[in-house]
Formats: sequence, structure tokens, C-alpha cells
Amino acid sequence: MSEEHSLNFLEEIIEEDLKSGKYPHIVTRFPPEPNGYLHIGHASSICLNFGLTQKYPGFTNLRFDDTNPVTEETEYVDSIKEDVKWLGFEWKNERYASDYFDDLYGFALKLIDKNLAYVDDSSSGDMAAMKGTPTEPGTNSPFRDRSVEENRDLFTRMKNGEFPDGSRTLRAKIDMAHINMLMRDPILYRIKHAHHHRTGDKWCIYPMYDFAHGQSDAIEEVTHSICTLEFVPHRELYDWLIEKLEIYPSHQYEFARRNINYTVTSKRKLLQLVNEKHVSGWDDPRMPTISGLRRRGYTPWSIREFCDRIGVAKRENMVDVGLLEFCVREHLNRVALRRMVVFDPLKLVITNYTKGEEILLGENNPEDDNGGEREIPFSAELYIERDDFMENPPKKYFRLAPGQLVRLKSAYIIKCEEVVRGADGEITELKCTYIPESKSGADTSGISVKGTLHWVSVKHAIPAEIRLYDRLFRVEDPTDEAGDFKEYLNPASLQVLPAVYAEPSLQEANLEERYQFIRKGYFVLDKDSASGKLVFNKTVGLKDAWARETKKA
RNA sequence: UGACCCAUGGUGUAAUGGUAACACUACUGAUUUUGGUUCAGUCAUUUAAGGUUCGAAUCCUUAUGGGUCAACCA
Repeated sequence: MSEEHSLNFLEEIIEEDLKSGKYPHIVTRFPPEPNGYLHIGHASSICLNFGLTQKYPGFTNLRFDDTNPVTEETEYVDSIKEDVKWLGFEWKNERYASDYFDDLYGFALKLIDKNLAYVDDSSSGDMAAMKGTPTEPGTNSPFRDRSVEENRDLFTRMKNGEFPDGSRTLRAKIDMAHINMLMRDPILYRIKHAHHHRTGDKWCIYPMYDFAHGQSDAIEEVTHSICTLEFVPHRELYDWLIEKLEIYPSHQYEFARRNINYTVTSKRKLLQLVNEKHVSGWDDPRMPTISGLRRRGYTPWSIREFCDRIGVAKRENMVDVGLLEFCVREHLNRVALRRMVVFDPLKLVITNYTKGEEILLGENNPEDDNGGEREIPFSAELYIERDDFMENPPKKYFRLAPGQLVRLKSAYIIKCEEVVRGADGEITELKCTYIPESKSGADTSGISVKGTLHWVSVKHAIPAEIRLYDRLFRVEDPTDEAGDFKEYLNPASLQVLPAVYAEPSLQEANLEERYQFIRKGYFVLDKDSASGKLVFNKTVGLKDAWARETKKA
């Protein structure tokens, strides 16, 4: 897809490692926690991890980081697998941190035996107090010097369920004065009498992230464990545990997560939007989730292309959503079937058209020579877009106006002869004449016009519902604003047009196909459609030079 | 007030001591039976100040700015 641009910093590291013979092949993993749906930010990580092993010898595992049973659910596991597949990637092994709970338990025992871990009876409040601050050292827990035997006994009993939640933890014995807060005797295991989505009620103690992630990497012999920047301070602990446990030396590398403007990419915040019904669900087409983007009409290719274009680096960033839109337009322009749909109808009668009706042919896609054509019924009574007519047009307006010529797409050139008004002065109808020799594809009129309009025959039009979307938030970075991020939701992010007029070929619309409603934008059928009821989502609009022009004036 | 990470056009990424490049956006213009597409063009002395060097976006120092770290979350 994308050939030879320069290497990102991870590719440089990997090429170095491969060249030096440090590894014969590489192993990466994509490690989501199944506590929410994947979003566009995850797509970067997915494309990175899977992309690396497409480019270099090796493979990528899908590993669920399911160490916190109270927030994790099978529903999320299923959605994550579906999304990764839909994006076009295949994992070598499907693994779960919970697959390794027995190994992890053994690792904990090993640390205890090496006198590098201890059971602490302190409350979380006490532990926080003893932790110190980034500028002040912490103090040792009074339970820090228990004997190996006592620690073993207590930890075993923790596992056996003899103690209530929160009463004890297993901590690494490192250094309470360490400059890195994470090295101040981090918690390794905590007691949670909770049902786990995979291990059921087998365990009542669960490992913390730091005691599961790196160890799982080591078990799978992951060579390059890639995560986001906020884990940089964890790397020291990651390395310490691997060293003390004497397990496979996986290495952690960090890159900057991708932020996109006018949205949020935090599973916590997205969950709030879902739970508080600000959106219809995780797959609401306004959501930056993979499932939302899919329903919105984004293609896997466009998302991969987007991730490819924004690249990988270590600096904070805010990517313009306009680039995502560019990527999807780029793809849809190549594949979308052209169709005509009138959103806001104005009736147009061709007074000199006496043939009754005829079938015209329109190309499915001008970008595709093999795209074929579809039939479009034409008659004397048509609908055009209300804002494609102006009684007193400004300069450079080359749509329809009294006395002005315009082409009807794939049909004839017409001229506006008369404006008909209703009782309240509202324009109700346009009377036009057409030029019979100007038929599309067989034009012998010699007339050239500036404007081309889409239209639909009144008698043949079929109804459809259209859902238009705008950005979910009014501000670029809702998280950066004062107050709650939800105060910045865009109240006009969804606009429903319950009954537009579509050309009849759209009767055959299906979920897989992408459509360009000519001069309107790209659309995709929504799953809410039923037989006899078409519902379309707007994926993204066309670039609109005229709108820019009018805005300037 | 500590430690760590980062700093290149409006945005995102290149340039690995030797002419600041590519893409998006924006703006010009050409083409066009979608005001779409396509094509051509325009838009930066690299946060600042010193230093090393024949030569610095790149190396060093300091400053400034931004981010991260005190969850029994990941």
C-alpha cells in the first residue's frame, strides 16, 4: 500500500535488532483491556503492531489484558476481535493475561522466596500516606520485614479466600525512597472476590497491570512490547521484574498516542457518553470507535491509510480530523456508486417534454472504466434541490435562475422560463423548457453550460431517511476545556431528514456498498433500514468550493 | 519544588553533521456533464540564547514551553 517512506523510530530499532542478529524474527502483541470498545486511537496501535510483523519476519498476538474482572466483559472481547479483523489484520494467537494466572501466581511465589515481595496489611489510605510524593521519599510499611515463611503463608491464604477485599496486598520489595514512584514497593496482587469473565470464581486475587503485562510478554516471548508514552515510568519496573524473575527479556518501547480534534478517545469518557445516552451506543456513527466509524461508512482501508499517514513518533500531538476525512474521501471516490438524491425538493416541470417518460443511463462511477451504468427514469416532472435555484443570483452562481441554462446530470440541458408561487409567496414550482438535442452522451446542441444539477423524477422517486452527522464536540479539545467535557458536546451533531427523494435504483441498496449521492456526499446504508424503509448515514461530505465561496462573501 | 519524556509551517511526519522534504489544510489558476475528481502553483531561515564545527534542525550548555509520575485502573 505505502511503499518506501523513511523509517519510524521503532522500525529503526527493529531493523537494527534484526541486522545484529539479536532476534531472528520479531513478536509483537496488541494488548487491549476488554472494558470498552476499540476506538480510532487503538487503530494506530493495531496498525503499528500488526504492520510491523507484516513488514518484518515474525507475528503478532492478540492478548486481552483481563486482570480486572470488575470492569471487563465478554461483550467487549467479542467486539474487539471483530474490529481487529474488520481492520484487516490477523493475529497469530489469541491469548489472555488470565491464561497465565497460574504462572503469575508462581512468579509471585518466586519473588517471595527471593525476599523480593511481601504481604502488606496496610489499608489503601495508609499505603498512600507512606508512599511519599514525587519530591518526598516514602516510608517503609510496618509489614515490610515479614519472614519469607510468613509471606508465603499469608499469600497462600490470600489466594484461598481467607481475607476480605482490600485487607491485604502483595507488594514488591524495592525501595520506598526511589525517585520513581512506581518503584516504591508497587502492589503486585490485590484481593477481589469477583467473578472473572474467563476464569469464573477460580481466583479471588488478581495481579496488577505491572505484574501481568510484562510477564505475559515474557511468556509469549514478545520481542518488542509497544505501548504509549504514559508507560515510560513503568519501564523501569517492567525491567526489574523480568530481571528478578529471570524470564524472557521482552523490551518495552513507547510512542505517543494519537489525539484527534473535536472528539475524545478515552474509553472512560466514551463509556459515559454511552451510559448517559448522549449517543445511541458504542457504534453510534458519531463515535470515534471502530464500530462507530464502520457504521458511519468508513472503510478499513481509509483507517489504515490514516494511521499510515499520521505516522509514529514520541511527541504530543493533535491530529486534524480533516485528514481522516480526506482518507475516506480518497477511497470512497474510487469505489462509491454514484446516485442522485434530492434532500430538499423543489418541483420542476419541463413544459415542452412530450415523451411522457424515458429511461436514461448514468455511469456508476466516473473513476472506474468498468463500473457500468444504471438506468434512471426521466419525465416532465422532476425534483431538484431547492437551493439549486435562485431568483436573483449573485455573480458566479451557475445553477438555475430565471432565463439561465443548466444541465440535468445524465439528462438534458434545460432553461428556466417561469417561477410559480403559492398563496404565501413561496416558490412552489419552476417551469422550464429542455433542449432535445442536448441529451447526455448524444449532445449535438453545441451549447455548453457551467452548472450541472442532480434531480429525480417525481413519479419514480423513492423515499429514504437520511442521517447527517457533524463533529461530536464544538471544541477541538473537550478535555482541555474548563468544566465537564460533556458541556462541549455539539447539539447539532445529528440531523435527521425523514423523507428525501431518491432515484429508484437505490431500492437495491445494501449494507456493503458505498454510495456517493452526487453533489451531496458519501453515504452508506444503516442497519436500521428495513424492507420498504431505507436509512442512509452520511459518511462525509464532498469538498464544497461553492460553500467556501459563499462563506467568504 | 524532584525525576523522566518531548520541542521542525495552521496540522501530522521526514531530513541520522552537508541545498529543510512529503502529505493534509488554506489560497491561486487550468480541466471537468458532480462548484466532486484530476493537474499546476503559492505558503518555514527548525522555541530562544550561547557554544563546538569549514559547515548544526541534527552534537553540547542554559533558558523557555508542553507532557508524564503520588489508582488495591490499564
